[in-house]
Amino acid sequence: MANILIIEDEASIQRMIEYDLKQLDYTVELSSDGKDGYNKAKSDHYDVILLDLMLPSMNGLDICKKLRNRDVESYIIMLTALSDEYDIIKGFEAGADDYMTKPFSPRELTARIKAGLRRTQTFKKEDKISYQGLIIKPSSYEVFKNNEKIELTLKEFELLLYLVKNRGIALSRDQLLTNLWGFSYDGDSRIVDVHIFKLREKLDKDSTWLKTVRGIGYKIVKTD
Amino acid sequence: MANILIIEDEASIQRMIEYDLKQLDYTVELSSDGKDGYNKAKSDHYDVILLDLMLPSMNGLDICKKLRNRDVESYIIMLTALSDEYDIIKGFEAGADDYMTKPFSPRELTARIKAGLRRTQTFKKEDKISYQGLIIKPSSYEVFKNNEKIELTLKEFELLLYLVKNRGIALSRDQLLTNLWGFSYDGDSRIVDVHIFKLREKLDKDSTWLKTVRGIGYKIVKTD
DNA sequence: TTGTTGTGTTAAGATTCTGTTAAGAAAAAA
DNA sequence: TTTTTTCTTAACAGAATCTTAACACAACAA
Repeated sequence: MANILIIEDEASIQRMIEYDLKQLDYTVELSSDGKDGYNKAKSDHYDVILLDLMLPSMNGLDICKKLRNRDVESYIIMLTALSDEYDIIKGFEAGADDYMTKPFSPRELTARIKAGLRRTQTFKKEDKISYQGLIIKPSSYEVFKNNEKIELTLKEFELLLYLVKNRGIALSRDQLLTNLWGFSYDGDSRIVDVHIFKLREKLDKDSTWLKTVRGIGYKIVKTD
Repeated sequence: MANILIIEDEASIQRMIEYDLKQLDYTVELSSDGKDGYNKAKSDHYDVILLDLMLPSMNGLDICKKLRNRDVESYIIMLTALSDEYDIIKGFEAGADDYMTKPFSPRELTARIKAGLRRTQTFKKEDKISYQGLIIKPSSYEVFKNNEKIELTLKEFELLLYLVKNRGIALSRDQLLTNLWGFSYDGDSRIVDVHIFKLREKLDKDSTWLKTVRGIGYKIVKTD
């Protein structure tokens, strides 16, 4: 689901956070030491990093700065007893996304973690994509419209998925062909129109959201 | 630089924040009313929204939820006197990115705003060009005038986009033709006039910003 | 002022683009 | 293999858009 790294030397706090997060099905890793934590973090495969400021061997601010210098984009939440305005600002200047002072509410922490994940998780692989009344399941190649299963052929499915993933963007026939049929496809680009027609027939008879962009191609409107 | 919307009904706080942010060269807009604030915010052209929770006409939590449902991706910081764990969690569940309780340190607020901008600006790349009350979205081929969608044909859209991108510069018909119709176009150059006329009809009836440069061609006046 | 040139505006005709259908080709299943 | 399903092509009609041509008016120069 999501990977979280906790760099914190107080064992009691470590355990408390770890427990809460595991309850929520996150994958949690621990580090009690600054250097060790930094080495783990720089791999950039954590979605969220909880970072204490006062640590053995390397302090939290430096860790944060160095990570940002390496383009690590994990969502970093600083956790510290330092509640001075000055310290807080230093924390943000070092590149933190959020800052919590101890003692803190565990629930608030998890709420802040979730908020951070919401922001970073754009490239998270979805198992289910919702759009209007539709549910698309890429792994099983199924589509439901108002909870009723709709049978689509493979090309129809791929086309729908691609359009929904790129909702709000007008996609040219050529773009669709190279992305869905492969760059070497050299047939008639109007094959796209035929599939669009089929999709509309099955899912959007009135073209309320699967729109034609005349002269360009097609797009799915962003919901409001 | 960055656009910030403040939805807050306490004038004193409004002014304080506004002052600080303007010092930092941010573009600031204010709203003291829930519905009004919501209407402004849903245009999604603010990078950060500071949102009070207790507001006239529509409460902050609902505003936040509705904005997220509309895919508004602004970085939302809730500002409120409610410091209860329960309220904070409600705030995050509604889709907030951050939550500050009053009274707060102005410096901390700006630090948090900067942190939010750092994040949104790296990820957000939905292209959008604003001019006067217009919003032009090249990726979806859409144009909005005061948040109302205006239907343009492809040529009209391309012409508008080109003019706006080159605002302040008088463009000859030949320039427009070679750039928008292609260098091999050999029709009547007055085709441009017809499209300009259509654009004015739809967007600028009084020619307040889409000007004729007699003997040359057309230009859009520069306002910033 | 008058003539000349350039632009605004309109409408009709030409052209391009898309929706739709059906039939043959290709691929998958039986 | 045969049967079934899916994909692709081709064609046509209708719609949307673009272009031309014409006229009236405005701006400018002499």
